[in-house]
Amino acid sequence: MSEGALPKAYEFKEVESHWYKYWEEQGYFRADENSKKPPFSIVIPPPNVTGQLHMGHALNDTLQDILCRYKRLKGFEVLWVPGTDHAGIATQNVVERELAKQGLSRHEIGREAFLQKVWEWREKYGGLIINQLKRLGSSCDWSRERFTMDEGLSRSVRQVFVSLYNEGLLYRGKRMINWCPRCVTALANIEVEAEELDSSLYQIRYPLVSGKGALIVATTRPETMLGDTAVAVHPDDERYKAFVGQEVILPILGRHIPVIADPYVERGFGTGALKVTPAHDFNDFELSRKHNLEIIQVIDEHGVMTSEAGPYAGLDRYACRKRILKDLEKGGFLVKVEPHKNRVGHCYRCQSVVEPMLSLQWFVSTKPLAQPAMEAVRLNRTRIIPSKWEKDYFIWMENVEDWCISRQIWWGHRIPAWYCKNCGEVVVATEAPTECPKCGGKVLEQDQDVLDTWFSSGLWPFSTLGWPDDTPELRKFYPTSVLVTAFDILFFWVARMMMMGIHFMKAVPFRQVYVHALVRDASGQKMSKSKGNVIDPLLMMDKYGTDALRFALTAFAAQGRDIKLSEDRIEGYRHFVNKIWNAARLLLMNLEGFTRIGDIPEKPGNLAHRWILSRLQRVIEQTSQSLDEHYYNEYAQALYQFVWHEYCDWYLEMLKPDFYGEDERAGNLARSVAAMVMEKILILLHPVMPFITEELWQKLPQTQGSIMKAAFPEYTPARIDPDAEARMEKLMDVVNAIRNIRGEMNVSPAVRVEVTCLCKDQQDVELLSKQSRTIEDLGRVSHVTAALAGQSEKPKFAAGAVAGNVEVFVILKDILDFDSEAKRLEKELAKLEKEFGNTRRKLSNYEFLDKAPPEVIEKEREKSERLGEKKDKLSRRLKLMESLRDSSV
RNA sequence: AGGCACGUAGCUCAGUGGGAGAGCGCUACCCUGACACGGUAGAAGCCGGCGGUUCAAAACCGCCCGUGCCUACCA
Repeated sequence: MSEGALPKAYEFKEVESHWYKYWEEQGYFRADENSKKPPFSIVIPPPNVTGQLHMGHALNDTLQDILCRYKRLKGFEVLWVPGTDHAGIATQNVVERELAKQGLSRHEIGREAFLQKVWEWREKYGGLIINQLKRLGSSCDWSRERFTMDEGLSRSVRQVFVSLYNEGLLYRGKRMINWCPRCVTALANIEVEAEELDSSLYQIRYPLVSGKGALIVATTRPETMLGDTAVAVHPDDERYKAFVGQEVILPILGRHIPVIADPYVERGFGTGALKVTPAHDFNDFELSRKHNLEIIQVIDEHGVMTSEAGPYAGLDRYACRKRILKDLEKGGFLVKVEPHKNRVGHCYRCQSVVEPMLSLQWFVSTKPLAQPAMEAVRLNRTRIIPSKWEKDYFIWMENVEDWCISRQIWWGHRIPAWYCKNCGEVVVATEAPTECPKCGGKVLEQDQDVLDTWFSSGLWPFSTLGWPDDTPELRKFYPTSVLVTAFDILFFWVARMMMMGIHFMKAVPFRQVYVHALVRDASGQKMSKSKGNVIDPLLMMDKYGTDALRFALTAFAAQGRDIKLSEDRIEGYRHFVNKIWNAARLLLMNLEGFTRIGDIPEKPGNLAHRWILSRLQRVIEQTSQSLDEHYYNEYAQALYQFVWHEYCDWYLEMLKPDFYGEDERAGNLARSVAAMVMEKILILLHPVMPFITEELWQKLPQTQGSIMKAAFPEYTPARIDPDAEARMEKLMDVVNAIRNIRGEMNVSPAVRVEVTCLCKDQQDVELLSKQSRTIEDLGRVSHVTAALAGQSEKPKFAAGAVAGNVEVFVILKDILDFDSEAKRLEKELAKLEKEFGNTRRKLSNYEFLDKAPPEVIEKEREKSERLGEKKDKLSRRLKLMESLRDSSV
């Protein structure tokens, strides 16, 4: 191998870190807010600071990076804002676990010291995921990295809170909310995950006070009976009409509670009698308001029974359930137990069973904010892609309930509300008040709670750009161009950003929302650590290279479908990366000593060049179109096909004689065109494979600077060359026919064969004569003869095939076995007969001729004719072979 | 229960009214001066089932079966 040539295989390790560092140092990721170029902006869905890069991130950030790099090449001023989310509950949990290892709790060390610990923790590990994003090649503007807890964003949060409060869109109230007894905090409804469980339905007897009989209620949560304050039946239920207005005795506790009638009760379920526990069930709470029932809380914020639970006080809710069941049974109150499936709410952070609880919390009135957010999508100010998600968006927005935003944890934005110790006045302000505006009292205490993390991430598209200040960044880059996200946070996050963005900026936060798939494992399961089915993107990058991983994810990112990823496929695309590397290697071996290559004529005389230039135009069109419309898989596939099966398999193979031959002019032209096409390929591939494309770009003699500064090729329809494409197709057909025969007849690749091509017209004779070298090289042919069909005899000792209207004969003088050739022809004919029959049937169908569009009929006619000719030729051939076989026996 | 997807080659998936496709895997032959992470050829599919619309259906409509997801106040 000559000096300076590339190694045989692509070694990605050093290449990746080297170029990433270079790009960063050169400031290529930095956006200029004063640029005159058209803006293109994306805010990253901020990963949790506690997080590790998983495949979901890898896909999400690859797609964003593709768009950013593509738009930069297209001449846009691109801003990709990166950052992380403080993930209140999740992060607090992590740090609490750390403390627990030292036998400490956050309450023992106190709020301030605990927050100190969290910041220390974030200092230590918060950069982890950022570095992993860099590893992936993400071209974020790191100079603008933000964190939801940093000062600027905290200021936005306070500003929004105060504004919404003053507008009456934010309030404090005592409501039923979802409560996680493990995290010891309120949750928003959306943060509760319903999960189907195999439970039991218990029937319990509640005797009438009158002593005349009893009501039997059905419940899945017997422990809540301690807080029952009524039994409800349907008003029209004949079975129970007489009971309404009477009282029953609550077993164990002996409390007397009324029997009420309400149409909410489902007569067909259980016994048709419903125990009512207003303090621990959403619907029971509603009933209690309607019927003025007492509310008795029997479970506390830790999931432990309160003193109201009498003998069960202090027991955990599940321990209590067991004890109560035992006691009920002992007392003869337990009538029946049957298995029952029900859906139970779990905390999305810790998976504990959530407890409905009456509690004083802060809420956002979402409905008034949801209206404009729906309107914006309806008017296409924001386009959701694929559009099927719009429906879900509307349904969610229409049914949105007030959003509980206060959390009883420490890590997060402290609620900017103060309570006057003197008069109880509530003061909501961006800065701590020094005195009570009502009574002048000097002692004010800030609310202990913090805000839901999604409250701050809901401001992300404008808080990161400097809001509430009027910054050049906001003016240049808001609204952002597109938000790329998975559907699982469509409501958590996207919906909130829409509401907040429109309300505070008077403009949508993004013009497009591209909703991509979830990455699942090869069997379609959601990847999760507990299932142990995660494919670690970092491991994949180590093993196969970042470009291969990115390409695999992109190739599988078909709209509207989840991605089932397996390692095989990542490995497969590493082979593609290697293929590109070797194509460049071939080129560079031939470009040695060249610092400049020649100019390229608009239409070079050589067919191979004309063809590849035409094909290049098509792939340029295809890639830009696919990227513009978010068809990432098509983008990847188009390039894969073009690079491997057109550029490498045919074009480069056809150029080899020029590269190695004596003809200097042909050699130079080949070098020029091949290198130019390679440059374009690298640019087209750069968005998805940033590393290898930069590495090769730097090695090509004619390129300057970084590929990041190159221009994306412009699609020029005038450069499409249908004539060259048609000729090339014919040539490929002929070569394929030869290869097919060789393969079928088991002719060793080492044996060169002679070929005769009989053509219908002079043009084809010329084409094939001119391209004889290609036919000889690619078909492993010693000599090819092309002639007009009538003027030359059909060789007898040859295997025949038909390529278009060219009859191809592979001369196999001594080795042709007439019998096996006859068999091969029979097989081929059988296929043809079937296809030909189909076309004939269509063409003899009167209705088809009558009703189908003329161009379809014409196409069918042509096809039929072509197949018919081919069939005739082959069957004549078959007859000849048969007669030769029979006479030679 | 309702809603939404999906069911195409052994596997993973494109295709969406007019000739069944790709990648991986498999079989055979080949280290042919970029690449064995390679080359060439090949085998392989009643496009889930049944009806309907149409000259024409893998694609459109209906029903059924199977799978997945989301939503809901039958406790």
